[in-house]
Amino acid sequence: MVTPVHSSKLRIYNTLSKDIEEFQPINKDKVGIYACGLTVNDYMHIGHARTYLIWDVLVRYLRFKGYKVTYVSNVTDISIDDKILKRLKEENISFQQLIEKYTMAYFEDRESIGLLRADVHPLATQHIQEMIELIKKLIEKDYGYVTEDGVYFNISKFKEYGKLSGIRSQELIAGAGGRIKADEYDKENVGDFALWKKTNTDEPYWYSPWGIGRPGWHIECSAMSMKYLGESFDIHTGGEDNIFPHHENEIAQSEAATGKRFVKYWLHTRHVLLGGEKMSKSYKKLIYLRDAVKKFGSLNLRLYLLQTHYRKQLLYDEKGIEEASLTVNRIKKAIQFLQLFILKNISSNVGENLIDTIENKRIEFIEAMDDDLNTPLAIKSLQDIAKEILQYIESYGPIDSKFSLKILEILDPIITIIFGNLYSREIRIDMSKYFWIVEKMLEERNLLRKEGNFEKADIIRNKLKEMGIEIEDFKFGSLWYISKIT
RNA sequence: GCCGGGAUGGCAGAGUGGUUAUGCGGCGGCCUGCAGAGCCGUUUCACGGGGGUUCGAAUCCCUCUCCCGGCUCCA
Repeated sequence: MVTPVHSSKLRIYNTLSKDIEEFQPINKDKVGIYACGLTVNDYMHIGHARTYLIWDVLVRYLRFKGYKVTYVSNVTDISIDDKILKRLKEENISFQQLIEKYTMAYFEDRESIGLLRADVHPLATQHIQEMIELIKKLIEKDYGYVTEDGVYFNISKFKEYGKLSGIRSQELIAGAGGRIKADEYDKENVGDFALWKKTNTDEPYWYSPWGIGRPGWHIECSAMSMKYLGESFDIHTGGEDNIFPHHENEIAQSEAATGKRFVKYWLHTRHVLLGGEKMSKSYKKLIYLRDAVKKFGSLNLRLYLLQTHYRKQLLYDEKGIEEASLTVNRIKKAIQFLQLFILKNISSNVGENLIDTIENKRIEFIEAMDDDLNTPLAIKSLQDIAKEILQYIESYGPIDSKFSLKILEILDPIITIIFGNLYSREIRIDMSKYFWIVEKMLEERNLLRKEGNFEKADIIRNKLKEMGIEIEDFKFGSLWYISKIT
């Protein structure tokens, strides 16, 4: 087994301090991470995918570094507004059916780009009681107050309000271009936000000490994250649009209730832009993940999304996804050629000095990841690795099976960080079941080539191509790899 | 208006004081039965404008211009 480099420390950008900090978990090697999940009233789009992808990489990387990670990501299945009510009519289904449909789609989509399942995916609707308890506590501590239409959080009581977003309450009131109409709600401060909203019975509702209704949006994340990770935990993530008001309000509620620091590191992704504008549901400017996966393939898409640093806006560009396929192919090839050498049980004694090169590139990879998850740079070292392997084979011939195995052992963990579950599914595929038949066909093809019967030789090559198998001819013979799983 | 992030070669995209990022594309060559892939070379100061600090700046400081995001349900 290859042991990860522990000497280097992960440095990450914390929105709270607006600075890159050395990552130091609250409890030695245990890490609690809460990733703000999807509101399941529509299919996941590319912007969501990018965000969940980088947290997937983060969790995998933390585990790679030896941390014991508890990964929690919620499913917001309470999202009711006029638009949703309209959709229910359009699709002629109940609220429950709509939520179920998109929750299932959400998990399918996550799986399609190789995302880990979180340790817990709590549903908001199953934690109403926890939310009510939290609201009760806030009322007891005088941070919450009850009005005609619900329960609100008084932001003027929480001195540190605004510490995450930099938006202070007075500015909120005066600023925001008067978009918030103070008299619309029965609130003490314009910036006060709902903990519980009273509703009519014609919308989905739950019982509470303050009458029937539904919880405010922010309370679910406070209640569920603290339930599964404790009152203080390490990492809380989301898209940049969550910074204000969502995460600001979460901090206020949680810290007001417990008197403790809620979260140590706040991490946020920047948006994916489409035609210069934010990809979002409300503007109808979006590309669904499932459509992009269908069009470009999950490996290419996953690599493409990680080829821009997560704190940089990503301008969605289809040409870029197509380009990513070249890197993907090269990696596939390098890995599968090594697998092939193992299957062939090559004992050439070739390849020992390649291991050092690979090991150095592995360290480069780790250094890049430690630097605030610099995936574009980490991917560059994967590109280098693939190139080194292929060049080496070209120059020195088949690599000894014991060295091939050693190299794969070094590479498996780091490539999996980038490609997630897709690595074993689409890159390091089990070649053994194809091995005998393909080798036999290659033997035949090479015989035909020697005879100069290229026409028949090409028929075999085309047949293999139809099976999703590509051939590469070297001086020492032909190698093959599975480019498409059929 | 307030808060935040940017501007790098034809394109995408790293790099924070001195050495080739990388990938794609273009051009020339090599390899190959062919194709693909690969390899080598090349694509003249790549670092938004101006000023400053320094022996030396894409990298630090000042200033200007432009772009983007958040401030409203949002990843």
